Parts: sequence; C-alpha cells; structure tokens
Amino acid sequence: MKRFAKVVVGLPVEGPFDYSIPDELVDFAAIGKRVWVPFKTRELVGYIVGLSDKTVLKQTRPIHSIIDEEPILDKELLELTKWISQYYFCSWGEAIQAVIPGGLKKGKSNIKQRKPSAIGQFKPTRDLKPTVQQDRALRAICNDLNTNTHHVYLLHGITGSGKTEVYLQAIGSALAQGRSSIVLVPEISLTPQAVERFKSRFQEEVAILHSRLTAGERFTEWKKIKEQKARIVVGARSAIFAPLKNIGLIVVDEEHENTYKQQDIPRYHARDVAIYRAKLSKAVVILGSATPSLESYYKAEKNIYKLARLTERIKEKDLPKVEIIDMKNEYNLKKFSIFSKILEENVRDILERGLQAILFLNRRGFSTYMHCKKCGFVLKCKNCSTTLTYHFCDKKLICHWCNYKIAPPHMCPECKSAHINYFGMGTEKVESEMHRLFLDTKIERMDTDTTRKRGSHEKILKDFQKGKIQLLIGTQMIAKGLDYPKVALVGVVSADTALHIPDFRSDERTFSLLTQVAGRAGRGHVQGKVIVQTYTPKHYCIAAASRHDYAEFYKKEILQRKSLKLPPFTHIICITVKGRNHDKTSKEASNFASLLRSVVAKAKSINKKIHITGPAPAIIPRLKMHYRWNVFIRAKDVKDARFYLKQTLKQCPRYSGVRLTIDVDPT
DNA sequence: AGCACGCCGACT
DNA sequence: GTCGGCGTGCTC
Repeated sequence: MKRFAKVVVGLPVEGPFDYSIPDELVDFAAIGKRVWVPFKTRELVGYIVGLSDKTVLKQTRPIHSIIDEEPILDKELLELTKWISQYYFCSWGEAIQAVIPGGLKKGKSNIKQRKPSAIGQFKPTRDLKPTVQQDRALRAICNDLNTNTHHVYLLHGITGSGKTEVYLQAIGSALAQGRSSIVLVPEISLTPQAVERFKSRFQEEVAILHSRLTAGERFTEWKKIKEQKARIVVGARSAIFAPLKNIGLIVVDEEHENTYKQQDIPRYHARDVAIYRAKLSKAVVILGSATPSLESYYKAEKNIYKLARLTERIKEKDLPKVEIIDMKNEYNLKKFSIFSKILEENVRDILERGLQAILFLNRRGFSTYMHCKKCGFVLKCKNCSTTLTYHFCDKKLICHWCNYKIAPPHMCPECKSAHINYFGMGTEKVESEMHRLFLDTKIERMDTDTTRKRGSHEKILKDFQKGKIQLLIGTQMIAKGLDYPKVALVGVVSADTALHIPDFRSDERTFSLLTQVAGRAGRGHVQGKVIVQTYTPKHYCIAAASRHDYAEFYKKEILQRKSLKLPPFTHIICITVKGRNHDKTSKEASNFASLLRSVVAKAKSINKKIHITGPAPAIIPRLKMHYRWNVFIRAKDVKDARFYLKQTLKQCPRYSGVRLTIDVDPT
C-alpha cells in the first residue's frame, strides 16, 4: 500500500517532500497528478513525482486533496523536467511549472476553453518532388524513423533551398508510422504565412502554440494535443514541452536563433531540451539553418550530428548582390551623415521607380563603444578581444568579461588621429534623418516600441505589402520571414552596432543577421540590391556575409573560439550576484569568486581544465535599483563546471543583502 | 519565493 | 513601553 507521496512545488527549494496520503485518497494518488499540500504556513499546488510505502521522516503532514483525475505529466515529461532542473540549476518544481499551461499552475482543473482566432480554411497541398539533395536528406531521416534510431541532423540550407519541404515530408513519414512531431520556430517567425504551410499539408492534425495566445486559447490547444487529436505541434520555445505521445521527429528551425534560450527560470535552451527529449523517445532531430550556430556545426564536423546540405535555390534565382560601403571614406567628405552618398542615392532611385526599400538597424545604442572615424579602429580588451564599453559613472572603458579597465584615450592608438569618439545610434535617429531627406515618403518604423500592441505587428506588414509604406525602418524583427516582391533594396545602416556588442557571439550574430537581411531583397522579378554600411569592411564576418559564404566565416570564427577557450570548445556558466548596495554587492561577488577558485584549486589533483573569470560588472551594471556582477566558469565538460559550482554553493555562506542567479550556457 | 521569528531604533 | 525595520531560517 503506497501511503506516502513524494511531492515537489514550484518554489526555488529542493525537494521532493514526503507527505502522507489520507485513506480516502490512497486509491486516487498517482505520479504526475497535482495535489494541494500544506507547506510551512501556506497551501500550495504540488506535483506527485513518486509514491512509496515508507518514509525516513518521523512525522509527515497529509495531502489536502488531489486535483487531477488523470495525470497531467507522463513519465517522459517528468524525466525531462528532472534533467532540466539538474542541468540548469533550478528546482524540479520550477522546471515542471515551465511545462504546464499557465492556468494549471494555480491549481485550476478546468480553464474556460477558447478556440484560437485565426482558424481558416487551408487548401490542401501535396508533397512536392524532392530535389536530389532533399531526397538524400529525407532517405537518411526516414531510415532512422523506420528503425527507431535517435540521430541529430544538421540541415544546412541557404535561404530558398527548401528546408520546409524536407520538414513536411519527414513529418509525413513519422505520421505514417503513427508517430507525432514537434516543429519549433523562433517566436518572431510564427507568422500566418509560415503556419499555413503546415496547416495546408496536415490540416486538423496541427496544433499551434505561441506566446500571444490567451490562457483559454492555450489550454484548448494543450488539451487537443493531450487527447491525441493533434499529433503535430508547431510553436515557439515552450512548444518543446507539448504533451505528445510517441514522438518520432523534432524539428528546430533556425536553430541558431537565441530566442530559443529562455531568459528566466528555468533558463533552458529549447534546442538542447529538444535533443534530450528526442533521446528519451528515440526520435530524430532536424536542426535547420542557413547560418548554423558554431556549436551545432562543430558537432556536425565531429560526426556527432549528421550533416545534410541544401546548396541550390529551388527557383534558381541568384542571391542578391551585396555592396559594402566603407564609412571611413564618407567621413573624409567632411560633411557627416549617418547615410553614405551611395545609400541615399539608391533609396532615392528606388522611391522614384515606385519600388520599396527596407532599412535595417540593430538597436542597443546604450552600450557605447569607442571607435575612430578615420581608420575604423575599435577599442577592445587586450585579454579577451571583446569590445570595451564606456561607463559614464566612472568614466572608464571596461571589459564585461574580465573587468579590465582603461581611461578613454584622446588619440586613436592605431592611426594617431584625434577622430576617436563614442558611437551608438538607434532606429528613431534613422527615421528622423530619413524624414528630413525624403519629405513626402511614407516611412514606418518597426521595432519593439511600435509593435507592443496586439496586432500592430501584422498591421505594419500588411500596410507594407499593400504599398501603403514605401520605406520600412526596423530592427531584428524585419530581418526574418518577409517575402515581398517589390522590395528592391535593403540597407544596413550600420553593421558595426551588432559587431561591437560586448559579447563573444557578436561576430556570429552579425554574420547571420547580414546573411538573413541579404536574403530579403529581390524575392520577386526585380534584381535586388543590398547595401551594407560599415567602418570595418574587411572584417571576416562582413566580408564572408557579403559573399554568402558560411564556410569561410566558420573557418575563421572557430579558430578564434578555440584560442580563447570559448564555446563550442567549452561550456560557460554565468553566476550573477545582485544587490541594492554597490559596495556590498561587489565585495560579495569577489568573495564568491575566491571561494569558487579555492574549491577548484583544491580539487585540481584531478586536473580538469576549469577557467574562472571575474567578477566583472554585468553588461547593464545597474538595473531596477540592483547592482549586478558576473562570475564566469568555463569548462570543457559541463559536468565538471556543474560539479564545482555545486560544491561551492554548498559551502558558501548566505551572503547578506545579495542574491545569486545561475545561467548555464548563457546567450 | 515568502512567511515567521527575532532583535534593534524611533515614536505616541 | 510598542510599532516596524529587515536579516535569518525553514518549508515534508
């Protein structure tokens, strides 16, 4: 007779906790069900993760009630959440909270269901005849599906090479065997056009999950999946937790996107969770990208993943011509503008011809760096080669990785000119400058500020499609998914703003952003043109992107990562120390770092390669009245890094007035 | 996390 | 005298 239940709760406390099961509930208790339990002075929702006929405790409190008739979590999802809690340093209960729909966390057993709004009729489509390359990839994938073999495929395909058709046919094969599929897409590209391809092919079998669903809508989709009325799930990050049974295939589209990393607890990476979940159910994973992450491509090179390439564009259209403008030359023209002469002339020409243009700019004006307008030199850290950022409070340039500091120079260290200055600009500036230059043009800005309201995103795009907008200015979000035939020009106002973000992945992001942006021009019959403005035209990530050359970029970048001991050669864990008091926070951060160093030093007999850097101020050193300092651990094997961190956390005293947060594999 | 307990300073 | 500040400990 199982008289005790092991229960976890959605708080940052380790469990599980043992509760006794009252006689009248014994027959109904089951693993995966929610319960109401007394917890200290409160009553909380808990999750049963185990049943037992004994306990080591002298005294237990009873479960108050059992909420569910049927378990809401199966064995597989329980194992997955347990792994997440261990890997990402959160409690098991917190990991479970990420898996179930919002309303269920509050102990409700029935949420008012609502049908998601955009259900229309979808004209059925059939499989297209695959190209030779698509066919090669599909054969291998289907073979693994037939033999229940877990493999990860990296599908490296340039824009327009037909990755989606591969996904569709692989899903079809899985379905033919009665196995279900998950397709993860970045939130931003979950547009009606993208969803339509899946709905058209598989109709009612498809459930859609995204962040803009209301609680009722989400619950409707979740139930539909749980009751096996839909066996294909298309959704953003958290769709990886869809309650499907018998999963055969998981697709992670645009696998390099950092929106797959959740930025609050549990800080999981959906791509990595996907791979673990697939392992549990012997499923195939397809990671698709035109610009794969260094991590994934490296694993493909090492044969840990299988590489499948799509190098031909389906409609045989040429990739657009990319022109790089060296802004150093523009500066010598004396009169300074953020637009080069060539960009201005091209925009004018496009507008006169009645076509459309997109101007692209990365925001983040606040991380100011120093650069020389004459020779393009940018101040970097001598140890880490990350860009130094200017701090207004102590008037110094600081490295956010190792805390190296210098006073801002008055003269360029490279060319000795005095034209060295701070740099940073935003989309508003671009918009106002364009208004000044082209008075009667219909210009619209699209970024997180102008798309906060529900539906405004779609409205701007619709207006653009109808031609109500001639010139569209925006950030990341216009880089993806847009496919409008009248766009003949894409201008990148400053490739450098992305490049000089003080982060070791800034090169990678710049390359993929430029590659993606370049794919936006000339989708119709007009020949497209891309203009990229930069002070560093020779930088490999800009030069390689202009030639659409991933291999070239990868070759250079991977050497850099190797010499600096960065991913994929190491895993990083970032520990952030937060507190209200400036001195106390920095002091406790130092204390923590020293303790961590001593723990590692003591265990050095095993001679594992662990690198600890910091504390250094966080990129945003002061946020919401809290000071933030980072300590970084890097290790070849994450297990080692996790082990030493765990040891340190056990030993570390409760620092007064500060709080620690842990981010494994931060982005 | 969030709640109770406990130990010190400012006030009716 | 006691109200309330927040540092500390604990949750089956």
